[in-house]
Amino acid sequence: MVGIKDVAKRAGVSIGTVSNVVNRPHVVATATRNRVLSVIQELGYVRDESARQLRAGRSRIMALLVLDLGNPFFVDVARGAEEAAHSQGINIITCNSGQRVETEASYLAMLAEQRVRGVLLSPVDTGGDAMQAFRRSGIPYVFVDRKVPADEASSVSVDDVAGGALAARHLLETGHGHIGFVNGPTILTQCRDRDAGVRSVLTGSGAHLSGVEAVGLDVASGRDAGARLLGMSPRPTAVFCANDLLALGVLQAMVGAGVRVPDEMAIVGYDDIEFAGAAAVPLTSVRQPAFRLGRTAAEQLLAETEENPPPRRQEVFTPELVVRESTRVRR
Amino acid sequence: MVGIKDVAKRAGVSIGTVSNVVNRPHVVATATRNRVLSVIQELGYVRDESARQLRAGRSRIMALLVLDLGNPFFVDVARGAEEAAHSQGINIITCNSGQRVETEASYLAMLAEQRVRGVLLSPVDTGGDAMQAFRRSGIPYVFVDRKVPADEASSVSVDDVAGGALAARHLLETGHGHIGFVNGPTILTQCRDRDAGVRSVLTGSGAHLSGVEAVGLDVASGRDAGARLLGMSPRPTAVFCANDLLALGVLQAMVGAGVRVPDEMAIVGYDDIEFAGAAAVPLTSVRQPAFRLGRTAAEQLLAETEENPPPRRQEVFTPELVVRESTRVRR
DNA sequence: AGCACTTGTTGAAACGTTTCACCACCGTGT
DNA sequence: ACACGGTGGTGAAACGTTTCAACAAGTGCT
Repeated sequence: MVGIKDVAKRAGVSIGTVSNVVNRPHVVATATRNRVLSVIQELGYVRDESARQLRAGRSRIMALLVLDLGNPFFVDVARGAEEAAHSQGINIITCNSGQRVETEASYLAMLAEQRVRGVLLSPVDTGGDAMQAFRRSGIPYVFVDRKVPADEASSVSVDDVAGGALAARHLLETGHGHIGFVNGPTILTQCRDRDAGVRSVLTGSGAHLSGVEAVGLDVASGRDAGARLLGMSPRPTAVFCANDLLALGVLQAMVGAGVRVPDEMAIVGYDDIEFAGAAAVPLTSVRQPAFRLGRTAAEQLLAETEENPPPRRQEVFTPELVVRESTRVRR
Repeated sequence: MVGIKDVAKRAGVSIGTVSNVVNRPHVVATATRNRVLSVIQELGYVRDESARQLRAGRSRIMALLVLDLGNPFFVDVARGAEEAAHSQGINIITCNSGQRVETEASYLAMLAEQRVRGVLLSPVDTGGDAMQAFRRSGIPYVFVDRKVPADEASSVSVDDVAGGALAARHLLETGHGHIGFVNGPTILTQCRDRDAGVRSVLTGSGAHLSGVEAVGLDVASGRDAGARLLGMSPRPTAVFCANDLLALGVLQAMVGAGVRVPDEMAIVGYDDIEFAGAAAVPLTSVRQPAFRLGRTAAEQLLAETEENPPPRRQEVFTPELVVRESTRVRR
C-alpha cells in the first residue's frame, strides 16, 4: 500500500511537504504542489486515516446508533442527522442495534475504540455495563428519542407521555369504552412513557383498558398481538399500538379475520410513518418530527464537539395526532 | 485520555505486558493478569483502535454503502449483511448515499481512508472518479444488487431483466393491452434492466407501452408519476412500477383520484417489501430475496478478506412474482 | 553591502499500539 | 555444580501520519 513516503520520494520532496500539499495546499509553491498532486494521482495515494487520527487525537466521523433500522421512523431520524452532519463536512455512519442488547454493547465498544467524534444514541439499555463503560470513554454523546437527566447528557426527544395521552383521549372521545393497548417491550422508555400517558387519561374515565405486550416492535409482532386481541372476550372496540409497525400488523390480523376497521375495531398507531397513510385502512397515528429529531440532535452533538461547547440541552418536541380512516367516528 | 502507558505504570508492569493481557491473556501469569485487569477497570482504559490498526495494517470493520435506506428493501439487505458479519465477530457500519453521487463519493473516500476491511457496494455510479479512486485503494469490495463483469469484482444480484419480464408477462396474461411503466432514474442499472425485461416481453405482443420516468424511487415520486398517468389519454389499464415505493405512490394517486384498483388500473410493484402486502390494495410485486442478498454478499466479502481468498463469484438470484389484489383478474 | 522580512522546504518528534528478540528466574534431571 | 527448558516479563522498533522549530533562499529597503 502506497504511503506518504512513496509519494515524497517519487516527487523528490520531503514527507512534510507532501503532508502540506494534502492539508494546507496554500503554503506550498504552485509548481511543487502540482508535481506532488500528480504523483499522488499517479500512485493512487490515499491517506491513512488511522495514522492521521492517531496523531490528531480526534476523528472526523460521527455515529448514529439506532434502535431499529427496520422502523422507517429511525430511517427518518438518520436522514435528519445525515443532513446536519454533511452540511458541516462530517460523515455519519449508522449502526443498527436491532434492539439487541449485545449488539448494542458491541457497537458501543467499537465506537469507543474508534474514538469517533461523537455518537447519537437511541439505546435499548441505558444502565448496562456497555453503556457505563462507554460513558467513561469520554466520547461526547447525545440521546435521540429518549430524555435523560440533564447532568448526564443532552437529549432530543418527543413527549411520549403526551403522545400516549393524545391517542387515548382520541379513542375516548370517539366513544370507545373498552380500549386495547398493544405495547412494545417495556424495557424501552418510549414504551413505558406511552403506557403512562394512556393510563393517565383512562384512569377514572370509566373506560376499560386491556394491555397486550408485543415481543417486538415490528409488523410480525403486531400480527401476533392482533390475534391475541381477537381472542379476547369481551373484545375491545379500539386499540392503540405503541408504533405504526405494530398497528399495521394488528390491521393485517383484523383484515385477515374479517373484522371491519374501524367499525368493529378502531386502530391508532404511533410515529406516523409514510406507510401509515397508505395502509389498507389509512391509519390514525401520533406523529413525531423524526427528521427534525435527528437533525437537532446532530447539530447539538456537533456543537458539543467544538472548541467551546455550548451548555447541555434537553429539547422535547410535542407530538401531534393525525386522524385518518382507522378511527373514523361512528354515527 | 488514559492509554496503555498509564495502565502499565499504575499496575507496575511494562506496556508489553498490558498489551498481552488485552490480546493474549493466556501468556501472562494469573496474578499479574488480574492486577492489570483491575487497573484497566479502575482507569476505564479503552484501547485506541487507530493505533492498533496503524500497527496491524488492517481494520476489523466492514462497511455497507447503500443506495437508499428509505427503501425497506435495502434495510433487509443490511440485516442480512449484519447477520453474516456478526456471526464472525465483525461489525458492520452502514452508510447511506441516498442516491446522491456526491454523498456516495464522500463515503467512498472516507472508507478508503479508514482502510476498512471491505465494502459492500450498491453504487449509483460505477464509472465515476470516486469509484475509480476507490478501486485503486486496494480495499476488497463486493457488489450487492448489481451484477458486474467477473474481472472487476464479485457480485450478488437478482436477475432484473427476468423480474421485469415476469411483471410484464403477468400483466399481458391478465388481459392488459395498454401498460404503463413507471421507471426510476435510468442511471441505475437495476432500472435499465427492468426496462429491458419489460420491453423483451412487450415487443411484438401487440400491447402498447407508455413509459414514465420518475425522478426518484420513493413514494412521493410515485404519487407524481401517478398524476402523470392519470393525465394520459388513452390511459393505460395497468402499470408496472420499478419498485414498491413508486407503486405505493401510484396507488395513492389512484385512490385519491377515485380510480379503482385493480378494475380501472392494475398495479405491479417490485421488491415485495413488507408494506406491499399491507397497502390499501395489497400489491402484486416481484419479490427479491433481500436478506439473502445481503448475507451472501457479506459472506463472500468476508471470505475474500481472509488469508486465502476464494475465487470471485457472480451469484444471481431469481426473482419471483407474488400475486395479490392489485392485479386481481377481471372476469 | 547589510539587514529584515517573506516564502518554501526540511527533518525529527510524537501519537498509542503490537510484536518480537531477548533476558531473568526457577525447577529438574544429570 | 551444571546445563536445560519453560514461564513470565521487558524494552525498543515500527506503523503512517501531522506538526513545528529551524533553515535556506530570495526580495526589498536603507
